Parts: sequence; structure tokens; C-alpha cells
Amino acid sequence: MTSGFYARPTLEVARDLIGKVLEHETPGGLASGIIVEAEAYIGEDDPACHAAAGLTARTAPLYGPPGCAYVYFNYGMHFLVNAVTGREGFPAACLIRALEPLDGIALMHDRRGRGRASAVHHDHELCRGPANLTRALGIDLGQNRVSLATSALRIVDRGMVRAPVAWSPRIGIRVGLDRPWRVYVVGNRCVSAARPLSGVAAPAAGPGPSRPAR
DNA sequence: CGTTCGATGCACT
DNA sequence: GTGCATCGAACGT
Repeated sequence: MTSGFYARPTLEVARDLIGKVLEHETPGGLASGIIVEAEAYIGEDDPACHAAAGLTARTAPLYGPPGCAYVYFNYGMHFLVNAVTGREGFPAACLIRALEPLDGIALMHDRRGRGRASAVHHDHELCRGPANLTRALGIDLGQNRVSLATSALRIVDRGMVRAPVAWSPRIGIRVGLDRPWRVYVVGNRCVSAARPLSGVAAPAAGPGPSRPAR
């Protein structure tokens, strides 16, 4: 995944990130997963994009070169990771919202708090949600602004088959709900449970999440 | 089933 | 001081 992949319209990048693999190599081992859900945040005119507030110390990575990570801290306890897109100087990025775990599943269970009340029980819950996946992969502000092509935190193409996707409004925001800029793999159990704020319509068409009855 | 709400820290007004 | 690109426990029905 060279930087050219990211130097394209953000919605195209979001679609093409689906099926790529996010990896994080740490002293504890390699943890990775297939990207199954992402969201686009595009420009200062997008009210939900952090760049709507302009260039600040926090949002500077969005204005930087495509292909870098934009990691930020939210709600007092969560880290969220984005891939910066578009041309340098134009603030846009794709938020990675969910992964289907591949490598380091035991490590991910440890990081999610194996044995504690907050621990998850199923592998498909490990990376379901943007804060859950950063915790499972050990991503924090130390990875802010790193290159996603050459760093321990990287996105690679493992030749996964192109799964059918659907688009919906983005999750967890109060503005910009008219823009259907969330893309996800239809029917994949690792996609975050959309807990839409009041008034958000159900996702677009498709077979719908197929819960394989146990 | 459904909805509400506390945890928890920081950037920005 | 306010408001988060969240999560999950704790309620209510």
C-alpha cells in the first residue's frame, strides 16, 4: 500500500480500504485484521470532520501527506485511528471502524482485558468498533502521523476477495448525517453494531446481517 | 428486548 | 466550561 493509494478521492479510498489488512507489530507480537468498516471525513466543509474547526495542533495530521495515520484521543479513554487521504494540504481521512481479526488473536484478547468483567468472549467482538480495535491492536498516540506504508502500524494488501459493501450515514456524530460516507461489508459479524443516534435510518439495502444462528 | 447514563481527559470556545 | 468520530453496565418494559 504505497502512498499513491491514499492520494485519491477519500470515498474511493474508503471503499478500497475494505478488504485490506491493518497490522500492528509490537514487542508483544503481531496483531492484524481485515478492514470491514470505514468512514470518510472530507474537508473543512464536512461538519463532522475535525478539520471543520480549521487547522489546529490536533487536526494538523489531516492536512499532512496522504498515507499517514491520524490517531486521536476521545471521550477521555479511547484512541481512534484514521488513514489520511487526498492531496497534502486538503484535510481528509478514513476512520477505521472495525476489523475481522487475523493474527495475534490471543494477544488481542489479553489487551481487551481477558479475565476481567469487560473482556469479550468472541473473536468477532475483538475489533468491532473504532475504540475496540485500537485497544486490541495496541494503537495509541505513539502512532499518530506515522506512515501506514512503512511503519510498525501499516496497511497491506493480502489479496483478500472483494466483498460486497453497503453505505450508510456515519456513526456517533450529530452533524453531517446527510452524507452516507460509512462503508462496511454486508453481513459481516465484525462490523460494529450501529447504535444510531435517534433519527438515523437503517442502513441501505442488501441481504442484511446474517446471524448464523449459533 | 429497549434505552439511559457514567467513565474519563483533552482540545477548543 | 462544553462537547466529543465510544463503550458497556445498568436499568426499564
